[in-house]
Amino acid sequence: MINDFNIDDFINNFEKGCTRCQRKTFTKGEIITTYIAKRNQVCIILSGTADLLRYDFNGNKNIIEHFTKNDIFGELFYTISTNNELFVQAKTKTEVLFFIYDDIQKKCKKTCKFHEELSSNLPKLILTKIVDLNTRIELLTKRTIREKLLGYFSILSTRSFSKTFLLPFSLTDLADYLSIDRSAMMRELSTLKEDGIIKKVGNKITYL
Amino acid sequence: MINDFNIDDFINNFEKGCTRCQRKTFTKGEIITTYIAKRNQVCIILSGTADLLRYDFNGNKNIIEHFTKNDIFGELFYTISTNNELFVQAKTKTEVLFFIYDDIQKKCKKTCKFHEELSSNLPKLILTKIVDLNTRIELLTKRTIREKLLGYFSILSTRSFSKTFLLPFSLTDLADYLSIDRSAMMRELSTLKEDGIIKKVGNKITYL
DNA sequence: AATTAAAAGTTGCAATTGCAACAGAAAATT
DNA sequence: AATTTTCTGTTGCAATTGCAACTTTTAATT
Repeated sequence: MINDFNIDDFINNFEKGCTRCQRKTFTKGEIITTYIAKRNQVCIILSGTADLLRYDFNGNKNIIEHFTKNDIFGELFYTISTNNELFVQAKTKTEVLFFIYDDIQKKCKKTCKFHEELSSNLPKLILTKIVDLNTRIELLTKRTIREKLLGYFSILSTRSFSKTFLLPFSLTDLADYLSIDRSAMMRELSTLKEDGIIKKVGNKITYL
Repeated sequence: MINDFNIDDFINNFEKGCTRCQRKTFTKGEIITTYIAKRNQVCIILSGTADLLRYDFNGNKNIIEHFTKNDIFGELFYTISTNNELFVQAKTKTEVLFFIYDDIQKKCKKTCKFHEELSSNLPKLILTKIVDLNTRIELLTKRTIREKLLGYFSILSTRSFSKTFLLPFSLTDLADYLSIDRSAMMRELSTLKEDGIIKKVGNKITYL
């Protein structure tokens, strides 16, 4: 339904040039953008992975969001008025599309197919983002680690139409995504295995 | 910035009629909509308050979201594939605007001003929703009750340009919004008062 | 290929948090 | 105005969870 457009076509069409968008490639560790200035910049990941990070007043690193292909982000989605400096950092080699939110409704000087597609698909990307955010809230509001894990496994299981599925990121990142202590999560995973509720081989889970 | 349009004008203009939208009034306790069927229905609260609710397998009532004036909701934002039945219930007398997401980009037969305004302001409403969801995630990811409370107070304080502000909902609802036990939250509020970090008179908080 | 860094896995212990079960205050309903 | 319901506030206790501090395994880098 919502994800019925192919971002790879985007990339190919972009080669024809668009006067409203930019495309950049980042290597691991590079800063893609910051959320400090208000400039209504929108970013879409074309390939690779990136994290939205913050260093809190204790100097601890917090991973606020993980971004992968098709994910959309930018400071206009995140105007929580805090004095924390947020920034997005490439986790791997990452290609990103940049544009200014208000610009995209305007016509592109070259009236390229790419620009039209982006303009028409932007609402879908944004809806997908909302669904993702609601999914995360759904999991975060669960009261116990067990419920969070099983809730997440249930979603992955449904999405893959199978009781067996791969975790899309590392266990360390999973703990961060669910906002729980990693060691406590490992402990609960062990209990779930003991109780025969899940099977786990590497990052392959079977939810029985 | 984002909230620079007046929804009250919406309501007035609606009187002229729009062939794409419906407006309904609900009394306390009435079901506004359900998230069971996939129909791309969008709802906007014109006045009043409502909650997105679910009864879990134990029969416990969960308040997933609180909606107030200007809030936008609908099952298209919430396609988490679970077998739980979600529904929105009016908490007070509530006026709601209904339309089908895809319809709103089409022209209205009466080409009313209302329809145009809604169409042009929909992206802003949606951006505001994303900001709200990110705000909630920001708070939910905090590890302790104290951090959650102070994070929330900090946001309210910044929004009201004052160290003193009113809680927008009851303490019972606040505990639910932050997904913490109410009694544990009350305990932490007492500690915050003892430590001289906040002052509290009724639902008026001063964050020192 | 060797070294370094990151991730996975474990465990003891302390502390926070949730739960249950109250009483009193406030609000809503009849 | 009286009654019912909801909300606020408090406390003991048990259980979950976070923290610290490791080792082992896997992945990445030089």
